[in-house]
This record gives sequence, structure tokens and C-alpha cells, in this order.
Amino acid sequence: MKTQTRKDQIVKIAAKLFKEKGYSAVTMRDIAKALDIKAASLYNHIASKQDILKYVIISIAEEFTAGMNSIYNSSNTSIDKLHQIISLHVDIAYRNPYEMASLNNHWMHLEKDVTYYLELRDSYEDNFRSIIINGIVTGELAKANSEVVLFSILSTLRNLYLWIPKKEDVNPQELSDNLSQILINGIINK
Amino acid sequence: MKTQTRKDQIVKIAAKLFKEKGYSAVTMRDIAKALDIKAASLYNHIASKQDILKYVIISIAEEFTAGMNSIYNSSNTSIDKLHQIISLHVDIAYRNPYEMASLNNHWMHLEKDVTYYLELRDSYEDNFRSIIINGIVTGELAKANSEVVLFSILSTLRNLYLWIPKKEDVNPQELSDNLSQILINGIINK
DNA sequence: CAAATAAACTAACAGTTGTTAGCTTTGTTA
DNA sequence: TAACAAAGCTAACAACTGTTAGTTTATTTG
Repeated sequence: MKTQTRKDQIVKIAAKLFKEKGYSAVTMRDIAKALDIKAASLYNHIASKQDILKYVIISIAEEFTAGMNSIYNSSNTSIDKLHQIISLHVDIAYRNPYEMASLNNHWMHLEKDVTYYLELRDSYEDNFRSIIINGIVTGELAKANSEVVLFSILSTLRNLYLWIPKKEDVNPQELSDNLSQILINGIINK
Repeated sequence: MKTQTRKDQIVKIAAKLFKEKGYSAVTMRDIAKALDIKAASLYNHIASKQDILKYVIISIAEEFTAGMNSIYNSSNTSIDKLHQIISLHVDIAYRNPYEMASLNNHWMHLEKDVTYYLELRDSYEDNFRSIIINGIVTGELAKANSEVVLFSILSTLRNLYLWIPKKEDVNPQELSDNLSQILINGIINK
């Protein structure tokens, strides 16, 4: 458990405010006030407002990419890989519910770094798509429009950050199991 | 097909800009420039920036509520009701992909009208939850955590607006059918 | 054609924005 | 205890914000 630097505190509290009001609506004075200091003092720790957003988003985007690469390159079945992807999302969303809002909704304000972010995201989606198509080809997964399957699962996983903080005592393992059952087996009683 | 008033044009183009950059990052001058007029001229048609957001969000929120009420009060099976809810979302998202971004992400800037918006949304979710729980009780749906089922389906449906504009020639009926199959029957091959 | 209305314009406002410069305080180490 | 670095402060800036007032232009209607 690394000790939290002042910069870490700034990034963390900014992420929370970004989630509540959106990146543009949060001012440097808002962030400062939440830490009980003046706006100018923030600049002893970060270079700019955009710099804060970068720290909020990029590290988590890279965590997703690393996780996906490891899953993608393993020799598990497609369905096992899907289980692992679900766990990956639950785990990250559980630990970073505020940051996920910026990752999903505020990345367009990264400006200079938006290209890098989109590369990470596209590569993530490409791997995910591959796993689904492969599962359909091998017959593990039912024949279906792979784009709709990808979109549907990814939508649910990307929205976890909205839902997790609203439920007290969510158990990540249990949530992961429930999601796997619903997303993979469906909800109908057969 | 009603003719489009100037106000309608303003609301429509503003919704598009809100989706691209977020409500707070879009200035009245941005909206005006997109219509090739000056910012002050906007005020001949709308009362304020917030007023524009209200027009973007509330009419669609009410359309969802009306649709849900009609489905909820029908005498169909739970599964038929779920099919109808999916169609409702596809239909509205297909016709209003930009407006859906504000409905999902910018409603907190409604200020005075946020209470009304949340009433509509809560009532919508309550009806949805009821339909799911009823389906589980009657045995139409498999035993599962109803909150996770609700969250999972709703996440997919609420994100349609992000996905529909990226695919050319999406056929709403076909999309609706694909989603129904995936969300209700799952993706596994059995 | 006259009058009324709709819809644009210019100019300006008061407040807010991110950021910088320069200074002071605080806490640690030599 | 002197020196130093880390982290705070005040004051100010230029640009930008939503909005208003007052005016002009274009269109519709009696």
C-alpha cells in the first residue's frame, strides 16, 4: 500500500467531482476547495487541469489493456475468457468508481492525449471482438451478430461504475458471478 | 411531419454539440455559430442555456415514461413486456441519438427541473423492476438477482445511442430482434 | 402599402475561468 | 540552529462566459 502523495489526493478528489458534474463544470477552485486549499496551490503538484484528467484516465486505461492482453493471450476457452473479462471490469470498477466516469465520458477533453487513449480503447475492443468471434466459430457461443454481442456485454460492464456505489456491501466476487450467469446464460428460464 | 421551428433547430443542434463535448463545455457562441447566427439572437427563441437542455431532455424522458406505462399496464407476459421495452429503447435511441447523451449524462445540469427528471426516471425503473420480479415469480425468468438483471439490461439499452450512429444502415427491427435474443436467451450455445 | 411581428444584429455588462508571479509558512535535515 | 525544500498563500492577468439592452432588417398580414 503506497502512501498517498498530495498529487494522488488531488487526482482522486478531482475524479469524484468530475463524476458528479462533468470535467468542464468543475473548476480548479472547486478542486482546491474540496482539499481546503487555494486554487493556485494546486500548481505545486500538477501542471494543469488537463494534466489531472490525464492522470485520472490513462493509468486505468492501461490497466484495462494489460488485463485484456493477459486474458487474450491465455489458452483458456472463449467462455472462460469472458468470465475473466467480467471479473476484470468488476474489479477495476469496484476500486475506481469515480475514475470510470472520466474514462467513459470525459476522455474527449484529453486533447493531446486523446489519440493514445483511443488506441488503447480500440485495441481493447479488437481483442474483445476476437474472443467473441472465436467463441462463435468454435461453437461455444450461439450464432449471433457478434457486434451486438460485443456492444451489449461491453455496455453493461462499462456502466458498472454507476451502479456499484449505489448498492451497499456489494461483494465483487458475487457480483461477478451474477453478471456471468446473466450475460452468458441469459435470463430466461429453460 | 411538423415543420421545424427555429427553436427546434436550436435544440437539435445543441443536443448534438452537448453529446460531442458535454453540456458545460458548449457555449452559447458555439451553438450560435453552428447555426450561423450570433449568440444574442438565440434569446429570441429560448430563455436560457438551461432552457435548451430542458427541451432536449424532458420530452424524451416523458416519451420513455409514457411508453413504459403502456407496456406495464398491458396484459402481456413478462417476456413479451421485455421485448416491448427493448423495442421502445431502440426506437427512441434510433430517432434521438444526440438527445440520449444529455438524458443519460447531462441531466444534473437541469438544476430546477432535476427533481422532475428524477421522478420520471425512478418511476420508469420501478416499473421495469416490477416486470422482472414478476417474471421470476411466475417462473418465466430464471432465478437471479433481480437488481443485477435490471442493471444489466438497462445498461445495454441506455448505451444504444453510442452505438447506433457508428453503424451505417442499422435496421431498427433487426437490431431489436438481435438484442432480444442476446439479452433474454444469453449468448451461450446450448 | 402600412403596420405589426419575427428574427437578426452590435455593444456591452459583470462574473468566472485557468494560470502565473512572487511571497510566506511549515517541517525536515545537516 | 541554520539552511533548504515542500507546500501553502495573495494578487492579478487576459480570455471567456451567459445574458441584456437597444437597434435594424426581413417577412407576414390586414
